Order: sequence, then C-alpha cells, then structure tokens
Amino acid sequence: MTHYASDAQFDLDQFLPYRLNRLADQISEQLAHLYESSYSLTIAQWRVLAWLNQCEVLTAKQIRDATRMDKARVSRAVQVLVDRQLISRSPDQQDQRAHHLRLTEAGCALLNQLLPEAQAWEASLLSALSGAERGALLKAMAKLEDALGQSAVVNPAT
Amino acid sequence: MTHYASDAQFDLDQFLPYRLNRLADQISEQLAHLYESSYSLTIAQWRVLAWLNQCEVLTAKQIRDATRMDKARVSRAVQVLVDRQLISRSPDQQDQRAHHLRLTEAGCALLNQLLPEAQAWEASLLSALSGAERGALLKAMAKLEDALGQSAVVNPAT
DNA sequence: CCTGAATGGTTCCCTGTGCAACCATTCTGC
DNA sequence: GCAGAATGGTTGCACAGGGAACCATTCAGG
Repeated sequence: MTHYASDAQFDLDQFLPYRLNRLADQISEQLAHLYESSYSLTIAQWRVLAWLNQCEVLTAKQIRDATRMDKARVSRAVQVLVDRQLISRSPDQQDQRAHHLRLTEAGCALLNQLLPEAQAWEASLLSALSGAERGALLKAMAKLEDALGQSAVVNPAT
Repeated sequence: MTHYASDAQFDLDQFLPYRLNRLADQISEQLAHLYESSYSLTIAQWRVLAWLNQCEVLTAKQIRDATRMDKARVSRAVQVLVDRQLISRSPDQQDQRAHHLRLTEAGCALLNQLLPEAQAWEASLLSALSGAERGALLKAMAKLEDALGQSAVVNPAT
C-alpha cells in the first residue's frame, strides 16, 4: 500500500493552463447552452455570425484567421448557416476559389435577438470584477496570446 | 447588395467568453500536443494523473468534482490509465460502488518525466507576464469561477 | 425490514471537430 | 506560357466528449 508521488511538488490547481481551461470550459458550456437551446447554433456558427455582423463581408479564410478555428470547422459552420439562409455565399470575382460571405436579413434578425442576450450574460459575469480587474484580466490575456502567437512558447526543451 | 447589421454594436474580439476560449484553446492545443505526442495521454487522462499525484488516493467522484469533468469522461480516462497500468483501482470497503484510485510506480515514473516538461512550458508562457500581472490574472480568474459557481450568472433574463 | 429515492460508475448513441487527403484555382520561376 | 508550388475550400475518417439510459449499491422513511 505504498504511495508513489513524483519528486516535483506540483499543484494542478495552480497550473495556469488547467485553470484557464476549466474556467473557459465552464463559461463556454453555459453560453453554448444559450446558443443551442434557443437558436440551435454551435459555438462555431455563432462566431461566424458575430464576425459577419462586424465586418459585413468576409471570406472563410478571413474568418479562419480571426477565430483561429480549423478550416474544416469553418467550412462546416458556413455550410449550415447557408442552408439555414442566415448567411449568403457569393463567388469572389477576383479569386474563383473564394466566396464572399454576408449576413442575410434573417441572419441579422437572429443576431438582433441573440446579441443582447449574450451581452447581458457577459455583463452579469463581469459584474464580479471591478473595472480595474477587468482591464488587468484583458491585458494579461492579450499578452499571453501575443506570446503564443510569436511562438515564444514552443518546445522549451530545445 | 444591402448590408444587414444588428442594431447593437458588438465587437466579438472584446467579448470575454470568446477571448477566454480562444486563449484557452490555443494553450490547451499546444499542451495537448506535448502530452499526446510524447506520452499518448489525453488531457483528461493527464488531469487524473496530476490529481492523483497530489492526493495519493481518490475516487472517480472526487476527481469529477475537482476537475468539473463529465462523469463519463472521467470513467473513460480512468479505464485507459488502468489498462496501461499507470494507476490502480481497488474496491472501497465502505462503499462497494466506489473504487480507490492510486498512482502505480509506473504512473509515478511517467509523471516524473512529464511534470518538469509541463512546468517548463508553463514557466515559458508565464514569462510574458510580470509577477503583478500574474497575480491579477489568477485573482480575476478565481473571482469569475467563484461567480459561476455561485450560479450568480444564470439566465440573466429571469 | 422493505420499498423507493439517491448515488457511484459504465455504456450507448450521436454530434462536433481535428487531421489528412483531395480538388480547383491562382501564383511563381524559368 | 508552362510546370510545379501554394492557397481557398470541401470531404472522409477516426475519435473525444456530452447526455441519457442503465446497473449495482447504499441510504431514507415508514
């Protein structure tokens, strides 16, 4: 009945990747429930809609870059949204491979309902933090994303 | 060629759930690559190991509570780890439904290799932040998790 | 005790997604 | 111009994970 333990003292609960993931999962899960139950939207689909709401017209590649989602994931999300006539897809004249994506009126109407709900949810969540804390949180997150983007964190062994 | 846009001005890039998820996904993806490529471990499996390293003996339920993972997910992770003889499962005498889970010597050996790598990776990531920033980040995350736990954020409409 | 509710775990089914292979188009170098 | 690389996008395959149904055991109430 020996107890084996690694040499390194290690507290998973203090491990940033784990904590971040647990938090993000929790938030994501609740929000996903909102999207799914009321609007039958996937997170991926919601992201596509939200970006299109901002940018008017985008190609799948641009969405892929903005969201860092897999190309297949974007492709499938777009397909569903087109089928549901929430967005339209028209060929790009300059590049026959690409397509312009835009919100349809229906898509826009859906967002007009969904956006306020999402914002209210976020506000309620953020009410747990002071303004300064919010700022610090976002700043730290931005720095981390930056560091990851620069590939500053890659294979620390080499 | 009209452009439909929702009334609400909304910047997905400033939307905390989205940002948090994007960041967590990115981190998770890179770490998962480490676990998977070198040790054939799932994130779920890694979490089980890490908690067992800390607590010596746990039941699946306790792991479920600690990690907030689905019970099925825990069950499957445990199964694989038992098959690989990285952990052992022995019946709980008090409660015949539950099982005690512990690290085996092999499991501990694996962690002795993996933990330093994980910690080095984390350190490299965290080097993008000052000490104060780290503190602020962790504090904000804790508050958010707290808020979610208290169900403070549920169905803002009601 | 004995019945019904609750609990720890496992399994089934289904969906979303990552990866790799692929197609079509566009770009590059010669 | 033309061959080969690169790029935008789609599809097939395999798999992890959520939800619900399920089994066995334990607990609560009469």
